[in-house]
Amino acid sequence: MRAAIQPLSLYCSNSSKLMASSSNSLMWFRKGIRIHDNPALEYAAKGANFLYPVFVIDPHYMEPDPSAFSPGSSRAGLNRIRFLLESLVDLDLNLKKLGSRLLVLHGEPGEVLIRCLEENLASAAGIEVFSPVSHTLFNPADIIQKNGGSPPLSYQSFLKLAGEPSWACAPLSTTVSSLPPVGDTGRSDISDVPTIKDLGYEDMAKDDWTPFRGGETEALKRLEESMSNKDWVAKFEKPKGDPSAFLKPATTVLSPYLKFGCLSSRYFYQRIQEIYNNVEGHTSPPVSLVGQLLWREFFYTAAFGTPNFDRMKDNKICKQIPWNDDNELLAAWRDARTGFPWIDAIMVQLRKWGWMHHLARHCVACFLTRGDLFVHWEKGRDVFERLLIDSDWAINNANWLWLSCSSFFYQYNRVYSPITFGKKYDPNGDFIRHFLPVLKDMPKQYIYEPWTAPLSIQKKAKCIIGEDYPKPVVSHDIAIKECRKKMGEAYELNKRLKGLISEEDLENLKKRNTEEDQRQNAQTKRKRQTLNDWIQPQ
DNA sequence: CTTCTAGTTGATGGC
DNA sequence: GGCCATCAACTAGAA
Repeated sequence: MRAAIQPLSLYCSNSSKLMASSSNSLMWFRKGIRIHDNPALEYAAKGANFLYPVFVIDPHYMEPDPSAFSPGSSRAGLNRIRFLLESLVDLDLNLKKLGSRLLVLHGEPGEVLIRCLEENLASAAGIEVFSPVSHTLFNPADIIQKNGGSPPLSYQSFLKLAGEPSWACAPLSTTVSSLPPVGDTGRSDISDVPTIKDLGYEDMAKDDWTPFRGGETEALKRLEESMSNKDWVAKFEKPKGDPSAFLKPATTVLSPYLKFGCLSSRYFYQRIQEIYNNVEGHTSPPVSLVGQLLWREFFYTAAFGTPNFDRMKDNKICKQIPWNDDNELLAAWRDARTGFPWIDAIMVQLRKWGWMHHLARHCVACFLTRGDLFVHWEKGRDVFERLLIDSDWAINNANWLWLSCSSFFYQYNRVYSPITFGKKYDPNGDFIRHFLPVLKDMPKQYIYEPWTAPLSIQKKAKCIIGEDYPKPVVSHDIAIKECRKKMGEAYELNKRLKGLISEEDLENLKKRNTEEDQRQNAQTKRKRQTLNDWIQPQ
């Protein structure tokens, strides 16, 4: 028997219990909700008489949580849960076309899988586990090793270390043409893919659904649409994109499909390379389309190699900054009532679409943290993590570290203006009018600063500031000065602290760290030793 | 060890 | 509208 667990495993992948004459395979889908370029699926199907394709729904992540600030579970907003279910329905359909189907199990994955193995495949004496790296282009552990044990902290040094992926010119796993049948499913509590209602949710009004549908089929369709415009692909420059474009977004919007693995990042990479090879010239990392995939790799590597990556405390690449704990300001930001239409419109787009342009994310993240409100980046991270349909633990945390000038990026004087930044792209304020209809009749000269409109204009636009739409929670001019001052002081303190440590306590600290490391090694390092064990679930 | 360079994506004002 | 210097000044990594 074989259990090809893709792309994540509870077990180590270097199993010695290989059974050459195996005939039953269990394919555990976690990420990688796709058929194409799926080495684990291909491996599981090869030579198997029966194949059990399984997805486990963990109630811990999927149960409705009424206490959360938006509909959804404790971990994910309803838009992302729906996106996942759509992806599973599509996977089931695609499996059926190949003579198989998806078996959905419910419960804590470890327990459920062991029960499933016992009930259905118990006759086998040994289990071979195969859990290949296929969610990312590189294995972060390799990059870290090349760099002497620590992850590179700049994109350029990452590029140098990474080089070309080993499979760049080789054919990827081909799409399988047929799959072994599903065997006897015994007495397991196997179900079809549940609906939102099956999971206990009252679904949102369809107007509030994200416009992006989940699934591999949709992912490949979207990829083809982007790739069909070769000129656009070749000339792609991320920073030149328009964050206010919403009828036709300025990027591919393939991130949610990469997040769930509905689209293979390697297949995406090869498709872009193919175009590069057939055009005159093309852009390069960091701004190019391939450069975007490499950002993902860079952040996965940093996250994989940095203990406590998702917090300020005990995170050695994170600046220690005395962020405030103002729940009022946080709630105003989260609920799109800061009084800055550009910021609030983006936050509405986040809630409704689960997706915003990269630069739009920059604007609201900067505003919440070092730019205006000085609220802790972890709080903003939590809101993004819940609401984004593409939220990815490594990438989300990395970008919050970046935008708050806590790591990777340190030029805290460069602050996005919540008033003028959006205006450059969208002087008429169409983006604001769309996501904040209360402001749809505000004249364009006031749309980014409606509090400056004379009362007569506000009345005419049927939008009284302070009643129909909030007054700004802070004065940007004052807030930016205070924030810069606090950032300067915090940086100064971090520097002094570093100096102090190196003079007096370095030896003690080193000793303590070594001891701690050894303790941690014994306890947790075994669990984290493969990338697959580390990637966070849905 | 110190010094130097370059860094995905700021805002402003002058030309 | 695009380009440039200026603002004040950061860090990682290379030299």
